[in-house]
Amino acid sequence: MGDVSFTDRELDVMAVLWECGPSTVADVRDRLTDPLAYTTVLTILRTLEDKGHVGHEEEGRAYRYHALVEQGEAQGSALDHLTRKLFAGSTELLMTHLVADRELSDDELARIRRLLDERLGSGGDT
Amino acid sequence: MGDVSFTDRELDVMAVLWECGPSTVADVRDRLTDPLAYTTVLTILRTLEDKGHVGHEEEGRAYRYHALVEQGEAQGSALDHLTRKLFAGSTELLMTHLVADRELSDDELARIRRLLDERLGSGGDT
DNA sequence: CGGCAGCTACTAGATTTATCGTTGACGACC
DNA sequence: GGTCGTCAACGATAAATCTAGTAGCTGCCG
Repeated sequence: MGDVSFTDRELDVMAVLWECGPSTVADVRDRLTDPLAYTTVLTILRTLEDKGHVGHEEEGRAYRYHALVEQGEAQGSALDHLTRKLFAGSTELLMTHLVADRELSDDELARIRRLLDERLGSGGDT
Repeated sequence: MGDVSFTDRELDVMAVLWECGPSTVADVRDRLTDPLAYTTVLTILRTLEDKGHVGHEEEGRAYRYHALVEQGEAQGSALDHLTRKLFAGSTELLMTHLVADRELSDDELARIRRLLDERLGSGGDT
C-alpha cells in the first residue's frame, strides 16, 4: 500500500500504459497529446521505473514498458491526498462539493444514486 | 476563473489561512503541523503573494496575510485537474470510485443520497 | 540610550521536474 | 562493407520547489 504519486507528466505517460497496455517508448510517444521528444518520454519512463511504478521487458531491440501499479490504486491514492489536503480528510465534504458544484446530467446523478442505494443495502433512509 | 493550483506546502499554508482567517507569519507557523522555520513560512507566503493567491496588510510592524482565493475555488480546481488527469474527465467515474472503494458510514452515504435527491428535483429515477 | 526581540527583505543551496542533445550500439538495407 | 535509422544510456540545462540563513529595520524594556 505504498504511496503512489505521480507528477503531471508522469500521469500522462501512465495514462497511456493503462489505456493501451504494455508499450514501447515510441508507442507512448505517439499516444501522448503533447509532442515530446523521444528522449523525454524515455526519461520519464526511466524515472517511473526507478520509482517502481513501471517495469519493462526487452522486445527485440526495444523495451516494452508496462505499468506496475494499477490505475485504481493511483486514483485512490490521489483522492486520498486530495481529501486530506483540501477537504479536511472528509470524503463526504468532497462528494458534497462534487454534487453541488458540478455539471452532472440527471442520468449521471441517477446512476450515482443507484450506486448509493446498492451500497446502503436497501432503503435504510429514515 | 484563473487556474489556481498549489504545491503541497502551499496548500498547508493556505489551509491555515482558510481555517483561521487572516494571519501573521508567526500565526501560520504555529498552526502548521510540520515544524518549519519562520523564514520558510514567510517565503511560502511571499511566493503565494507573487502568484496572487494571497494578499497582506501591514499591522504594526508585522504583515497580516489573507487568502485571495476561496477554498471552494481551489477545491474545484483540484478536482477538475484530478478528474481530467486520472478519471478521463468523468466526474461520474470519480464518484463511482469514491462510493465503491471508500469507507463511508451509512450516515454519510445517506446524507449524500439526500443531496442527490435534492439535486434531482424529485424522483425522476425511472 | 542601548540592546534585545521580532519582523521583513534578500540570498542561497539542495532537490525535483521537465525537456532534450549527443553518443554509441545494433540491425536493416543497398 | 558502408550508410542510415532506431534505440537506450548518459549527461546537461532550465525552471520550480523547499528550506533556511543572514542582514537590516524598528520598537520596546530596562
